[in-house]
Amino acid sequence: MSNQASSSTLIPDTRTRILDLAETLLLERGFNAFSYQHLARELGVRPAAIHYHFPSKDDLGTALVTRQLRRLRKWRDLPRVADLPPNQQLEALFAVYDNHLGHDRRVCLFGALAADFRTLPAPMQAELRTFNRELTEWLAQVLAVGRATSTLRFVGSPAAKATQVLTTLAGALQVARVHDETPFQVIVGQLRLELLPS
Amino acid sequence: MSNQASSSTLIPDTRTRILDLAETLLLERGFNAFSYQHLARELGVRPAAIHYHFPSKDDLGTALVTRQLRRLRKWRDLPRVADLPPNQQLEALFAVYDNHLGHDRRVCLFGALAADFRTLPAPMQAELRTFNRELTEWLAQVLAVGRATSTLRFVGSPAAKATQVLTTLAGALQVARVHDETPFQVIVGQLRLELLPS
DNA sequence: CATTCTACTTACTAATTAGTAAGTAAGTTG
DNA sequence: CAACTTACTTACTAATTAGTAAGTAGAATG
Repeated sequence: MSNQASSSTLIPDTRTRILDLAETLLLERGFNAFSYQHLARELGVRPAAIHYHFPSKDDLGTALVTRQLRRLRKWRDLPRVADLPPNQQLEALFAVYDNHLGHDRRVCLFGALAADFRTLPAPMQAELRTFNRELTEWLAQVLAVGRATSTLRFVGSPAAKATQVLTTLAGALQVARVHDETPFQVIVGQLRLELLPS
Repeated sequence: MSNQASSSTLIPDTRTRILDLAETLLLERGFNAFSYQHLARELGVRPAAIHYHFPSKDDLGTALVTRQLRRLRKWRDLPRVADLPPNQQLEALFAVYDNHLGHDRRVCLFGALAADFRTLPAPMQAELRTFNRELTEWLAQVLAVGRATSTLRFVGSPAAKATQVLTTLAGALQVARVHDETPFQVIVGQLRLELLPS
C-alpha cells in the first residue's frame, strides 16, 4: 500500500479529496447539482478516476452519509463532549450548526438530502435514517438529564423535544440560506431563551 | 380565447396541468429530479408543448413559486381564516401542513427548494424569499394578537417565534419524509403543548 | 527480477438533458 | 372568407450525464 484513508499525511489521498469536494457541493448546492465531471474537473483528474473509487454516484452518496455517521458517533463520544453538563452539550450542538453557517451557510447533511430523499439509493436512505435516529436519541438523553438536573427546562417528553429541536436546527440552516444569517441566529436565540433556565 | 387559467371547467387546460404535475413532482421528488420529458410523457404531450407554455425550466419553476405566493395571499385573506381567533389561525396553519403530510408526505414548497436554493434562477429565489417573508409576517401578527389576548403563550418576540415555528413546520415535513408520519405528529403536538395555554 | 496491484488515463457508449426551428390543424376575428 | 392566433407536433442540435472497457506507469511484493 502507499496511502490510505487520511492517516497522518498533510495532503489527503484522492479518495478523501473526492469525498471532501462532494460533501462541499452536496451541502452548498444539493445532491443532484453536481456530476462526476464537476468533481473530476475541480480535482484535476478524469471522471473515470472518480468511478474507480466510487463506481456509481450511489456509492459516493452512500459513502458520504456513512462518513458523517462515523463522525457523529466519534463526536458524541469525545470526552470534551460526553463529559459536559447537559446545557453545555446543547451549546456544543448549537456550535456544530453555527459552524455550518460559518462555512458559506452550508446546510446540514439531513437538510441537504431530505427533500430529494425519494430519489436516493436505498442504502443512502437507510444510513440517513440511522444518522437522524442516533442524533435524536443522543439529544433526548441530554435533555432528559438536563431537566432532571435543572440545567435545562422544557415541557413534554425528552424524545419529542429532541425531535423538535433538531428539526428546527436543520430548518434554521435552510432559512439562513434563503435569506441571510439573521434568521438562524434568531432561532437559536429563541431556543436558548426557551431551554436554558433564566 | 378558448380556455384560460382554471376558471370554471372541470378539466384544467394544459398549462395548469403542467403546473400541477410539476408541483407534485417538485414536492415529492425535488426540483432537479424531473425533466420536461417526464412531464410531457405523463401528460401525453410532446416536450416542446411544455416549452411552448414555459420556454425554460426556470420559467416553469418561477411560475410554480409565483402561484404559491398568490395562494398564500388568497388563503391568508379568506374570511374563514382572517376572522378566526389567533389560536384557531394557528390550527389552520397546522392543518395546511398536515394536509401536505396527507398527500403522500409532500414537503412544503420552501422545504423542497431551500437545499437547492443556490441552483435556482434569480426570479425564483426572489419569489421564494417573498413567500417566506410574507408567511412569517402573517404568523408574527397572529402570535402577537394571540399573546395580547391570552389565547397563545410564548416567550421572546412574535417575529422570532414566528420564524422558529415556521422553520420547525417546514422541517417537520422533511423529517416525516425520511422516517414516517410519527415525527411530524410529535412535533406539532409539542408546538401545541407549548403555544396553547393549558 | 518477474509478477501483481494500485491508481489512474484514454476512448468510448447509450441515454438523457434543455432548448430551437419549422410546420400545422383548429379555432377566432375583422 | 381571409388573415391571424393558439396550441400544439415533428424533427433536430449541442451539451451533459453515468458508466464501461482496455490500456499503462509506477510502486510493492514474492
